[in-house]
Amino acid sequence: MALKHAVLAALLDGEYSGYQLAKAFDVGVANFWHALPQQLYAELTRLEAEGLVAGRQVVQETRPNKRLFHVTDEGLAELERFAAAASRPSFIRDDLLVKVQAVDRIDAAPVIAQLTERARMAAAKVEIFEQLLARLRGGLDEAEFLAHGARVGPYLTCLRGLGFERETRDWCERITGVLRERSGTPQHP
Amino acid sequence: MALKHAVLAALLDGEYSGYQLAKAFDVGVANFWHALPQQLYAELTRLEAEGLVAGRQVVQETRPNKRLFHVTDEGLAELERFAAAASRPSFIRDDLLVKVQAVDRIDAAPVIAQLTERARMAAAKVEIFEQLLARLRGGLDEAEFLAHGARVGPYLTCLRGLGFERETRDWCERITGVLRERSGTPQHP
DNA sequence: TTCCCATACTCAAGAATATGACTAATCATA
DNA sequence: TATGATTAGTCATATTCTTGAGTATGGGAA
Repeated sequence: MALKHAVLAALLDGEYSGYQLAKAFDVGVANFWHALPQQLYAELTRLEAEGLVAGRQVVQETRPNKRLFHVTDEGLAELERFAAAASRPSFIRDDLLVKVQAVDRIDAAPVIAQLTERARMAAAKVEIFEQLLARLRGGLDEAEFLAHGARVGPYLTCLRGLGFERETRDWCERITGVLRERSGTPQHP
Repeated sequence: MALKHAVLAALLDGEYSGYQLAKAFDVGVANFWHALPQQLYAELTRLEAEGLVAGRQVVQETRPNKRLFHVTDEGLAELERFAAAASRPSFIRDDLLVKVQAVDRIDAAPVIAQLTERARMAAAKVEIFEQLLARLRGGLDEAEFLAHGARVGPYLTCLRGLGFERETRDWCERITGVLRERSGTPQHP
C-alpha cells in the first residue's frame, strides 16, 4: 500500500514522467523507496484513475512522446491521511547478511568478494548523496537551511540515505578485514 | 528466493521448531531477515520436502508436541551455492521515510510523533543487540573473539543490526529536533 | 471459574513485488 | 553502416509477502 504514497511523495517536487520516476526510484536518489519501472507505470495508471495524480501529454519531436504527472489536491489529501496513520516498522532484509550469518560454515572467499563489492557500491552512493545534499541546500550552511529552508523533506530523507550507506560501507570494510584475518589464522572453539 | 536461505542460515546454530524460528524472525534477533510465522512454517515444509532440512518429533506432555529441525548436508551445500552466487542489492523501504519526504506539504505533527516512537523502538533494539553481542562473545573481548572465536557469523550480522538501529535512533532524534524547531519558526523560500 | 496469554501449528486468499519479453524511435560510437 | 545505448513505455506471469481466521492445550491472574 505504500508504493502509492511513495510515488505521491516523489511527485511533490514537480512534474515527472513515468520514465523519469523510474530512474529516480532505481538509482541512488531513491533514498526512501525503491521500485521497478513496471510497478511505477502501473501505479501511475491507478493513481490517475483514482484522481490522485493528473498527467499531461508532452509531444516531443526527437524523442517518443511522454506524459508528465503531478499530484492533485485529492492526492495531497491522501498523503495527509497516510502520514497520520501508523507506520509499519521497517526491517533489514539483505542477501549479504544471510551469507555473513552462515560464513563460519561455508567458503568465506565469495562472501569476502561480495562484501568488498558492496563496500564499493556504498561508498559511491555516499558520494552521490553528499553531492545531492550540497545541491539541495544551495549556498546556505546546513543548520541555516534546516531551520529556514522552504523544502527540507527530501534533504532529511537524503540524510538518512547517507547515514545508511556510510554504515553499510564501514561495516563491509570492517567485516572483510575480520574475515581476511581469520582465513589466515587458526580458530579455536 | 532468499527466505529459504535465511532459514537455513538461522538453523545452523542448532535445532529449532517452527515456533521458535518464528520468534527469532520476528523479534530483534532477526538482524538479517524478517518473516511471519506462516511463511516460516510453509518454508520449513518445502525445505523438508527438498531434503535441505530434517525434522524430528519431540513429544511433550505439558505442551503441544513440536518438531525440531536441523540443516542436512544437502542444505549446507545449497547454502554454499547461494553464498557463491551474486547478491541482489538491498534497498531502504520505509513508510516513515515517505512521510518525512512529504513533510513540508502535510501536517508535521503526526510525523513527529511517529519519529519519536520509532526512535524509542530503535533505542530498545540497540540495547537488545548490545546484550546479545555481550552474550555471544562470552568472556572474551571483541577483538579476541572476532580473531579466534569459533562462530562469528551471528556476531557480525548482529553488529550490522546494532549499527542500523543506532543510525535509525540518531536520525529520528535529529529530525524530530529539526521539525519541532521549524514548527515554531518562520520559513522563507 | 472465566478469561486471557503462551505454546504449537495450519489453511486460504489477497496484495505487493519481481521477472521476462516486447514495441519503437533516435543518438552516439566503432 | 551495423551495434548498442537511451528515451518512453506495455503486457503477462510468477514469486513472495501479508492478512485474517482457525485448531488445540495448559497455565496464571482477576
